[in-house]
Amino acid sequence: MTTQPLILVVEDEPSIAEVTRLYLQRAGYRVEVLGDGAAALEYLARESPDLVVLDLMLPGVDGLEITRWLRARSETPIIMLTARREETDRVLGFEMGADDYVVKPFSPRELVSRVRAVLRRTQGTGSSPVQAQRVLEFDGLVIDPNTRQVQVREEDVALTAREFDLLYLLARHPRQVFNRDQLLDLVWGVNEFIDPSTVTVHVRRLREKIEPDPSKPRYILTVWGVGYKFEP
Amino acid sequence: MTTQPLILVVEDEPSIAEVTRLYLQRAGYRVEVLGDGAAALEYLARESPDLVVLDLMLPGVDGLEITRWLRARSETPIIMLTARREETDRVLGFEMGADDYVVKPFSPRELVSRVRAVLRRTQGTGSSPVQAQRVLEFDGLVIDPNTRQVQVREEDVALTAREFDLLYLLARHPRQVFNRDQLLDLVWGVNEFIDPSTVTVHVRRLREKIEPDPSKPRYILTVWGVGYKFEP
DNA sequence: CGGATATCTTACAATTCCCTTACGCTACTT
DNA sequence: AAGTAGCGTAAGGGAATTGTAAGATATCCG
Repeated sequence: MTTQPLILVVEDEPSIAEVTRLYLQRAGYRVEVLGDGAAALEYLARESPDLVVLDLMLPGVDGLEITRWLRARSETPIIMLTARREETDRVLGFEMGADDYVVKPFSPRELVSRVRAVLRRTQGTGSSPVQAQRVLEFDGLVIDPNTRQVQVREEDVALTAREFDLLYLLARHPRQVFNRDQLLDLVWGVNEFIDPSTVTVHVRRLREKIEPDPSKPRYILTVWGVGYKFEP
Repeated sequence: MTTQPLILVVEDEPSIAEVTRLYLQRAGYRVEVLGDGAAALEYLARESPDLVVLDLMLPGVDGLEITRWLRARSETPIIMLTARREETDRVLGFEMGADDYVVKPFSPRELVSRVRAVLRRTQGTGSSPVQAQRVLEFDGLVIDPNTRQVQVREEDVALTAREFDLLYLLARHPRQVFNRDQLLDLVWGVNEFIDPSTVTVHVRRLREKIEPDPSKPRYILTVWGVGYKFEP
């Protein structure tokens, strides 16, 4: 909900890759796009995305090989893309351990919803569709991500969506310093086209609501020349 | 743990049956696969598997019939497979006593995780899968999932199927915030091809029926920028 | 102390999101 | 076969939120 899942897209056709990236980013995910299988393997050796969208037909190392490689060392969910609509492929894909299967040409909207579905299945606990997240409690501050409610000294305060996400991110990493660009990336899900000073304003509004004395913050502290951190 | 749970798979399509067997075995279960309903009934007459994975569309004896037969004499959990995502099937299936429901085409990994979930639920407590569900009571609101009736301050109100499902889901998780996509998934059972704003309209209709003042909701609250939650 | 840089604060405009209503479409009823 | 209830889509209006701009204030460093 706050730290965006990272999705690796392995697709050699530039136009499809671009559209896919666009839609996934718009849906709030972090996206890495790679054009060939060798690069994908290299990437996977050092990073662990939350999900892989994989074209079966690739130059060089082929999709099934990547699937085998991945399955051999992790549970990372895989959604396969393919131009062929033969049942044999589908079965083969599933058999190799794909979590879902999309046939080209596909609508980017559909892909996004499948990504969501697979992530929901794999991220949460399999049995209950509603996963409970941990409630954070500090000195006089309670943050409940399930209900998105915040209490300051027994008192409910109403935060907007952005304010809550911002506070929740900071509070989950006490004393960790984030600069404005990182916050834009992690809370807003973007790192371009938005003025970093926006973060400043949101911090201000947040302080107004949760700090006993907004001019002398107790929870959200300014780290001069760098950014902000949460003090528990 | 003494012996591995035994799972009966009733599925007439050979490729699907094979993949399913493969995955379940790899997950550590004993598996019996049968291709038609008559054979399944015969098998069930002399064996008692721990769980049955059942295709609804079968040649000969049909899936619902097997369900009825099973429910009449045991508590064996059932996971249904179906090619259709029709509302009637879904409702009928659950009504007959299925424990879970998987829509084809499905990923075998997903099926395995659902099998695990159902077994965890049923083996742990030995509770009956078709037992009466709990009636929910709030301030002036009574929700009876068994009769699917709802009362607002002693007064019966007639809800449509969707409205009831929506209300019941929200009310079972008080204060938990759901976004529109989650609701589509959990209430509609679909996560693609349906406009999320549909949820908005249904919430509106629901409020019209159960809220004293629909413009100032008391039970179903909007969480701006996120979704909705139930306030008990 | 004083300039430079970074942050704070406020007000305003743009945007996003939600509410509401109306309209076909489908499935079921009579 | 016509009528009806339920459902999903579309569109306009309005409200809450959010990003931006701009002046004020604080901090750093020479």
